[in-house]
Amino acid sequence: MDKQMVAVDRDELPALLRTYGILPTQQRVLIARVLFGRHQHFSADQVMREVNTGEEHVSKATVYNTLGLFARNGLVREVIVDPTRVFYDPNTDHHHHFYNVDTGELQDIDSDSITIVDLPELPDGTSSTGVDVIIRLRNQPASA
Amino acid sequence: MDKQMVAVDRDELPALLRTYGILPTQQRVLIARVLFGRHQHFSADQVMREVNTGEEHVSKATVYNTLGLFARNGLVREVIVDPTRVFYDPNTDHHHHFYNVDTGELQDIDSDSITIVDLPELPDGTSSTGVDVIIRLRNQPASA
DNA sequence: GTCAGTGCAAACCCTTTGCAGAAAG
DNA sequence: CTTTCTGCAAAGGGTTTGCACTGAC
Repeated sequence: MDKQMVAVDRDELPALLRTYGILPTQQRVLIARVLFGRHQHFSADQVMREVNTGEEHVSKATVYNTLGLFARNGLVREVIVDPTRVFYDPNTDHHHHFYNVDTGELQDIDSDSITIVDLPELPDGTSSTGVDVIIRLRNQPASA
Repeated sequence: MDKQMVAVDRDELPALLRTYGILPTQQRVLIARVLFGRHQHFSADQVMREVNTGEEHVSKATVYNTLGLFARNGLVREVIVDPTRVFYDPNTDHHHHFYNVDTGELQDIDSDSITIVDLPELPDGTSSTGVDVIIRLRNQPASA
């Protein structure tokens, strides 16, 4: 199932959650709606505010627990670029990130735009769970 | 000045700090001695324990403030791989990291071991402050 | 002597947890 | 009816801060 298609049809969110082994409760569907409603990266706090904009309400504990659950089950991806908060990325395809340290903005880089060659040998007894490339940006021009 | 050479000669640490615009106080030299005494990555907490092993003592606040100062002045590099703590890397040369999520171990990857081609265009009005590549590892073998 | 640095404890902020009530199947 | 989830508030853990004391020059 393609998460991008689901995003436009809210009725399919419960089915999407089930696909990832997640029981689709009211709150979880609301949170999924935020995440897949637009292609964006969200901190827990942003999800919190977004989901509580309308009539519905979800508590802080549930937002955090749900985002953790989504990440553990592979529905979303955690992005670690800032020591003060975790970002959640609804796009779980291989891709990388620009991170603007001035604005806190996080932006996808398509996987095809970066090619890594000569990946080094992994330490013995380990396997890779992923390769993250983060290009950190500042708001000043390079030739300042 | 080469930081690696300095590491073996403790008397040169004050000069190294001055090079980076840092007034070499007792505590700062002690902390620098930990960082440059061995080639390792340290969390603030590890530096704290290490520096307070001997006779000398440095307070928690000073450890945190000093690590932040070192990082701001380019003496060490912050490595953001774990939402629960920041690592400090005495090696500021271009290089990348293995991060073992099971053990919390952080290991350098020489810059030459990884080649990135086709770097994408940066967003307008921004300049890059660095490219981080993090290869996340687990302790299980790939063919389990 | 002056200005910067240090230390302690308290404050902060994001995140997690304990537990009683509510909802899902 | 049983199990899982939710919500609140309190606890947790890394990091920062306020302010008086100490040290650098």
